[in-house]
Amino acid sequence: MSKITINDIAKAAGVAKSTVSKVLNDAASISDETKRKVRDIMKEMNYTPSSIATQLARQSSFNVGLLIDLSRKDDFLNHFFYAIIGGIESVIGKHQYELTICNASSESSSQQDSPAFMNRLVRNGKVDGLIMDSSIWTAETERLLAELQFPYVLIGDAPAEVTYSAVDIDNENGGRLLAAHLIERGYRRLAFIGGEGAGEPLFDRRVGGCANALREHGLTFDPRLVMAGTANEATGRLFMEQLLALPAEEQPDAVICMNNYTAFGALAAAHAAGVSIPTQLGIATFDDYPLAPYTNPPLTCLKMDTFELGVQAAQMLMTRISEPALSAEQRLIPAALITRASTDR
Amino acid sequence: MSKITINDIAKAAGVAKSTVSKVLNDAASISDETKRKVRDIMKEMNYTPSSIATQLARQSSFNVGLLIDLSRKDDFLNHFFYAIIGGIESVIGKHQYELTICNASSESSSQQDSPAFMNRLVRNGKVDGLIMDSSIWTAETERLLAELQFPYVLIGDAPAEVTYSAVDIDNENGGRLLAAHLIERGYRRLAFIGGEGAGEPLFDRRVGGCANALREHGLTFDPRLVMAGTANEATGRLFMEQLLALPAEEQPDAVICMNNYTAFGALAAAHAAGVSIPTQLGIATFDDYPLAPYTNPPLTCLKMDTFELGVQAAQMLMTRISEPALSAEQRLIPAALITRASTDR
DNA sequence: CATCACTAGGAAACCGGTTTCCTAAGTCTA
DNA sequence: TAGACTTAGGAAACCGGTTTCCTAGTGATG
Repeated sequence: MSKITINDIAKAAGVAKSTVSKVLNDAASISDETKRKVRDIMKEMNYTPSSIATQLARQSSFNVGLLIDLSRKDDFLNHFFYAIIGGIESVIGKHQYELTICNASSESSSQQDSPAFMNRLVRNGKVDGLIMDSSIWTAETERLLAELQFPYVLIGDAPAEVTYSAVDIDNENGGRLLAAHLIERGYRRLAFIGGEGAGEPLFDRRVGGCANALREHGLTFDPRLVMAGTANEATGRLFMEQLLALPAEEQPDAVICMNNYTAFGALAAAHAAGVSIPTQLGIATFDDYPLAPYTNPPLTCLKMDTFELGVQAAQMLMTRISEPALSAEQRLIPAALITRASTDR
Repeated sequence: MSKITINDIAKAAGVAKSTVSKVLNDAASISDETKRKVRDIMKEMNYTPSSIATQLARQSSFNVGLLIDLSRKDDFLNHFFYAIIGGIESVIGKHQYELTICNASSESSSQQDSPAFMNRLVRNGKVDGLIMDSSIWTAETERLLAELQFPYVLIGDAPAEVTYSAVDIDNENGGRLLAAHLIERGYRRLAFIGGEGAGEPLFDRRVGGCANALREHGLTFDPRLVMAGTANEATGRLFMEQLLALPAEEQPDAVICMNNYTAFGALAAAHAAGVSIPTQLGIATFDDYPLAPYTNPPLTCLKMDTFELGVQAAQMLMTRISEPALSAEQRLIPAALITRASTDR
């Protein structure tokens, strides 16, 4: 028993295949009686239309692609992206779209020739739209996609004059929230740990947000307390040691960390030095990894709603697919402050 | 300028479309000269064949589906699955397949009628094969897939008499490794914390593996020290408190935790009680979350190579797709013991 | 009763490839 | 040089839907 097709149904129902197709699409020109009859036969024969044939006829794949760097094995970004996937799926599923995930390691995309996914996914019609991590972005990629007028949405930091759609976490306001919280709790001399440093958009946004909050309260960062470096545990530990080695009056009374790794390192170094948290020193951090609530003391975090990020990216993409004429749009997803004991004084 | 098709190329090259198709597939019956000529024109006209048309003609989607429960937002399983995705992609990409991710929340699959993905993905031909998390599995699903002779591979624990392909982490041997390590370090009275309890396959495998190692060294679990409960931080904390409340001679000298959450809880409770780790008490745990190396002391972990899990699952699926006649196969991925300070005595 | 508008449904072209089958020309052999 | 065999490439059917266009039949209207 090979696969049942629309022709088998047409034959069994004694109607034309075009009629069956119209029943499938609930066309108005088919009588209720015929519809019922044909549908009964479909059910009886256990028929499911081939989506590939539909795709060819409709000239649409009903697929969207997600382009991310899957080659990072144990990166802390993993659970971030996993939630994004869930968010995307929850939106496109309602539109009968499926999600195709494609690896695009940021290194391998050689600048000169077009990246592999352009043929594998875009030009051959495997997907109708693309959501891509901004780390994949290159000027060449943008040029190619624009030339094809292909709908896409970027996730993450977008260049200043964007001509395309993009969603990101509101890191600037996130930094503001963290700093404002610390100030409100009475901390006055804030330090910042981690990140590539000025020039890195993420760093600039986050530090900038903190600085804004400080300014609004008549304070500023002591530049020596803003310490840039790869945002990992070792860095957090090292920088915290350096901060604690400063003369007492120059030491910060609170630290904002670039992510939970740096926060773990900072926390460990503070413990090792016998500094009491949150009394002597407050620690707050961007991101909220699953284990962050269980440190000692639990860490005050800025939680990124990455599921929502996926939701919004998918919504924007679906809009661009259905209405290509609309102009590009940028959105920021607010981050939420989760106050815990590490700043509770 | 609408999309270039095979007909355009045929016209431009002055050959039949069948010839162009043969060039695309590098057929032997086409002369090198013709191939070169046609390929030049393809390049010149910037032609990419429509994969949807190919799919229809070849009766194959060149897609595999991954069915997981995406509705769990912040679950600790997230980074687990993310790595699996990467592993799968790395294999199927080489076969020119793409990966379609589909949400199948384990709750929503009502027992009676066939789950949504059967129509959305399988019967309509959107994918040629399926990798699914074992939590999605139901007898009904298996029946339907078997009836269609549809290739699929399960990830995670498989029932005893499996008739289908499955891959899992070798939890039994993992438990053995953890327990053997503790014994080797001189710990003698082991406890186990977390898991749903006897009957849950994961629990049985892990505890069973530990028990085997004990037996091999002439030891056994004191049944009162095997404590089942939802594997989270609160449970780890509570059970550790209970263990430490036992009379001194009944207390364990080492604890094996079901996952990093329980380990965090256990660690916190031990600290709170002033127990010194690893001297008085050893702590080892299944799983190795990104932050586990940075606890105080760093946790001895059993690292699951979930990327490899994805790789093997994908390999098995590709084999089943290309050679459906082969019989089902089960594989176990070895887990790796990472010794850190929490058991270093 | 003749004409018209409207309705339900059918025939055929189409989407863009693949595959089978066939033929004309060239090569080999006797 | 005739007949058999090989080879390169073309024509057409096919994959399974969708869509356009057309027609037969019905009811309404003057």
